[in-house]
Amino acid sequence: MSMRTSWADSVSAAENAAAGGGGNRSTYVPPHLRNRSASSDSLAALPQGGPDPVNAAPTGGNRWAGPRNDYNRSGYIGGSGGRGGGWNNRNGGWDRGRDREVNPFGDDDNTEQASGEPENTGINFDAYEDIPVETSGDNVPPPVNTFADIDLGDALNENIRRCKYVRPTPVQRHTIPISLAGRDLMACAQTGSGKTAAFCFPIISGIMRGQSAQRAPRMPRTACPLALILSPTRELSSQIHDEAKKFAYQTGVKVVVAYGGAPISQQLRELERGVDILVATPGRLVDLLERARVSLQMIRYLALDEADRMLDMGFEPQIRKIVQQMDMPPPGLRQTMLFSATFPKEIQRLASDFLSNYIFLAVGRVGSSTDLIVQRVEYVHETDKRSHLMDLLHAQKANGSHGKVKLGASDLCVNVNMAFLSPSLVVNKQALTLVFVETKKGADSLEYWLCSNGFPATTIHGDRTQQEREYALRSFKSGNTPILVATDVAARGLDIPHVAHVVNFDLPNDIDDYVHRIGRTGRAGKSGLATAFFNENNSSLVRSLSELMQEANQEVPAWLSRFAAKASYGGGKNRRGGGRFGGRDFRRDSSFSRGGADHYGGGNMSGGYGATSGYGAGGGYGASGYGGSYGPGVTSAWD
DNA sequence: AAAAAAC
Repeated sequence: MSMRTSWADSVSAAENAAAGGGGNRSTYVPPHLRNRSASSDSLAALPQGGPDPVNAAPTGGNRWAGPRNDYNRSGYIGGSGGRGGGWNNRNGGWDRGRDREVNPFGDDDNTEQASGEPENTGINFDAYEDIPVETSGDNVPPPVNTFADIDLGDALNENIRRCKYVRPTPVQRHTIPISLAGRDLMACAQTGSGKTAAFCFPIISGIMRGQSAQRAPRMPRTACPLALILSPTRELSSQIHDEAKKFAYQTGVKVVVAYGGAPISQQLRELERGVDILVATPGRLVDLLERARVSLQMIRYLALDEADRMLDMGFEPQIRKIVQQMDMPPPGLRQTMLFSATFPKEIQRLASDFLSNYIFLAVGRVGSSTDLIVQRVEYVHETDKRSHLMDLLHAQKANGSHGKVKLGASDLCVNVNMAFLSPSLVVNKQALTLVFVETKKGADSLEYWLCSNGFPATTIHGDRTQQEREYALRSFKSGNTPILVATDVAARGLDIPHVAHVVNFDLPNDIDDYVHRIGRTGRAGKSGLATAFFNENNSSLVRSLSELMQEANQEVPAWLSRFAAKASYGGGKNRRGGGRFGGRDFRRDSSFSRGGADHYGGGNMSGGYGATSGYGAGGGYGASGYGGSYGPGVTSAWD
């Protein structure tokens, strides 16, 4: 209840800080040196960790400054171990920190954006009020309210400001202090709520202030990153890399990405030039490990994005190999953070192998599907799907291509920021429609059919070349091709602004996949629409779907409820654990607790949820009196 | 049964 006040305070505090530091234009001060006051800068006091304020910009004019002076500590290990002694001596080795670092913000002239400029990357924070939060584990560090409450370091703070992140999102408020405290973490937070930054900030900050003294063994041509971030698709790794580069700009922390389908030579070159944070997909990383071009022995941070996917049947062996069978330090000697919007209990149990005395955190409602997404289910026979899709697209077009989707009586304006965009931008930022299908062949044929019928569509799936995939995504994002037909390759993590409508042309078999798919819209507090085509082929999903919709306060069609009621298989693997949260710590479930191996220090919940709804036969959760009980030493952010 | 992920 005091949240609004404290957030408002923090906003003005952040704005003052930003204005105070960047105000003087007469003398150029590199961004990473602004806001630096000798007394308050703990990073400057560290011996060798972060950028060196003295050497970084002796003339005050070198914007490529900000090198690390501990080049030998991490990343590429030069053959001779001496100054400039790397085999890759093109740049003299010693000055790799001075390599040209492309400005990811594109504001090289360092002028502030014109006032009145839209904040189209901003998060709609009002949408995140009353979000329930659950934590469990030993000694959970309390959440912070502002970025200023956390000492992330000046360079990182400057990048946060340039990203226009004024306030931390709920998952960031909870995650960052946990992570800075060095704790392992399993975090479950709704789609589009800022998870990437939540694990990137502490990693970058931790590397900046890390001790430099660690001696790395001699391993020519072997890169030794300090942090590893794994994700299940190439595009997602690429996206995380782009984000991380922004956050790490001029911090001296080097971020490199490696994934398949792209020439390995360039990735090798990047690795040779030094890497602190490696973002990768599993296959290419295993390749690099087997070639001994990467060693994991220096890993201090391991983050798995979409962690439940990374640990499901298809990926688990590769992940085990990377995490357990190569040279990565074991749990306890590294910090491990797992993130996803969904976390089935079976996967949680698998995941606990990788964790040490971890904290479980759940932020958000119902498997992370937010009520910002309007979910519709329509009964459509298999043979009618194409014409039905056509009807939807025509209706959308007729309603104005700029993001208004007719929703019965009320119009849902799906392009929230449109009013603030300059006219020239509005033209290009039309509402985008993402259509999910089951198979790669199905994607190709639907794309062809749409194009033949005058709808500009493209497609992304695993049978296309990486070039084609990336081109399709770009073309979709730009609005050039406002319809994208996709397989599950695009279901998770991709942050595509202006996706107004997600169509589940073919529903997935797993409710968690549905949650991730519809999460491509309604991001960053904006609203969105998700339409599903349902028929008898989807009966395995009907129960969990109707339950999910009820919990997200969605209108469940009567026919769907009837269908769900008569569906004979009551439980099945699609049943959720019976909680109203997307995640619940499996350690709190008695059927999972065996022996004393797990550390579990109690649980805490808070948030505005009412009477149990929809989970009549659920997991015996509502009755057990968790709500409102607070464990020792932990306070909720929402009370 | 499908999708993803290395060459």
